[in-house]
Formats: sequence, structure tokens, C-alpha cells
Amino acid sequence: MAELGRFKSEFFKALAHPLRIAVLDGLRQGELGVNELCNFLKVEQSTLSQQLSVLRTRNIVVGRKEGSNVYYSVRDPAVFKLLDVAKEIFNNHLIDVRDLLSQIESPMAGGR
Amino acid sequence: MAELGRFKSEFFKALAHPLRIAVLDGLRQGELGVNELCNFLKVEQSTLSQQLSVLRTRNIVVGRKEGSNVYYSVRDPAVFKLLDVAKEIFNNHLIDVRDLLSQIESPMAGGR
DNA sequence: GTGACATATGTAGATGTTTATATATTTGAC
DNA sequence: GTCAAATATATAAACATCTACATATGTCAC
Repeated sequence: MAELGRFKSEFFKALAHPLRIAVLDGLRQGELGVNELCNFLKVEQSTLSQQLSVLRTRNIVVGRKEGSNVYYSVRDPAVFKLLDVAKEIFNNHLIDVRDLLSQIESPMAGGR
Repeated sequence: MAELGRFKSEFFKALAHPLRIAVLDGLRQGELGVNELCNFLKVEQSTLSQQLSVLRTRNIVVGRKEGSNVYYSVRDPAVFKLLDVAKEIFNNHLIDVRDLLSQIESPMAGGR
């Protein structure tokens, strides 16, 4: 099933950018306007729009136009699961580092 | 916590390659030697080694040297969760496409 | 030591991504 | 229609990644 592998890699590529992740994290609460996102994330409008375009192209995010404003939301909430698991992995790594440090201080004292 | 965002994006970048995903999928069953991976994935040895190096550098995978062989394994099983969620999202998209198709065939018949 | 094997690294051209800046498009107010 | 605001797109330079191929390193058997 190479199709799935390519899909996954495309998908992860879409997430592989700090600003895009920040956008998705911002959209956890639901829909947000471009302006709100722009102020919240403190980035140039065109910078944000470029990254929104990436997320839109990959079908991760969808924009709803209302007047001259556009409100974005995440298409599939499973995306948040992905971010949560990434955070979990990050935390696991922190624990590794902590364990390593405590082993240096008092060897053989607190194994996992 | 911008640190976390950068970590996540680095992490997703590490996953954003079909071969690297194939490697990780291969390692679901546990440890595998480079040679086994090489035959299984049908890629050049150096190509595989390059991508293993990426996964190693980002601490996603770890190599255990035994004689002249090296056996790789995934450092944190949560990585597999990540791949599973990606698959889930892929499947959700397939359903979207199916719905779209059925709506074209018989409009207003099977809304979500 | 030599030779063969397993794995890793270096290099370079092609390709893709990021970033800032400029410009275009769309919409609403007038 | 003009003007301003909101959003999107184009462009180009800097930078990173990918790929194939060549070469290096490490280990074992002899």
C-alpha cells in the first residue's frame, strides 16, 4: 500500500512548519478569522496567508468566506490527535532527559 | 510554548518522506537489521542508510550494533500511534470522496 | 596483514521550501 | 464609479532536501 505511505508523508510535510502548527493549535477552539489569527500569532498577513494556503491545498483546513472576511477551521479533528501524540512524544523525551540527569546524580537509584 | 511548536515541526519533518515512513512501518514488529530492511523495501543500501541517518539524528530510531550488523528499532512506540492517526485521517478523506461521489449520482440523498 | 561484507558518509545537481516584499483580487462603504 | 480594508498570490533570493553515485569505515574470516 504505497499510496498510503505517500499520503502520510505529504500529510506530515504539511504539518512540518512551526507557524502551520501554531495555526492548527489556534483552531482547536473552532473557527477563527484570518485577522484574529494574524493578531494572535503576530505574523505578517501575507506570511499567514501563504501558510494557510499550504494547509488549504492539502485539505487540512477549510475557509468559509463571509463578506470580505474568511474564517478558517480544521477539516478533520483527528488532526488534533496527531498534535497531541506529538506532544506526548515530546514529553516522553523530556522524561528520558530527566532520567538521564538523575542517573548521573545518583546512579541506579530511579530506573523506569 | 514556541519550543514545542518547533519540536513538533522538526518531528513531522522527519516523518515527511515515503521511505522513512515505510521504515517505521517495518519496525512495528520490532527490531530489524539494515539488510532485512534493505531487501524488504527494495532500495539501495546507501539510500536506506541516508534515511536511517535522518531518523537517527532526530532520535526517532536507534541502532544497536552487533558485529558488523546494525539492528534498528523505534525509540518511542507512540510514533506508531502517529502513523495510525494519519491512516485514520486518510480513511476519513476517502469517506469524504465517496460521499461526494454519491451526492453527484443522487443529489440530496445521503447527507452526513 | 588481505579480502569480502555490512553499513555509513561525502558530493553534486536537481528540486522543493521558506521568507520578505510587492502586487493583485475581492468586498463593502460612499 | 473611487477608496480603503481584508485576503490571496507572484516573485526571487536564501536555504534545505532528495537522489544517485562514489567512497569511506568497521568487522569478520583467513
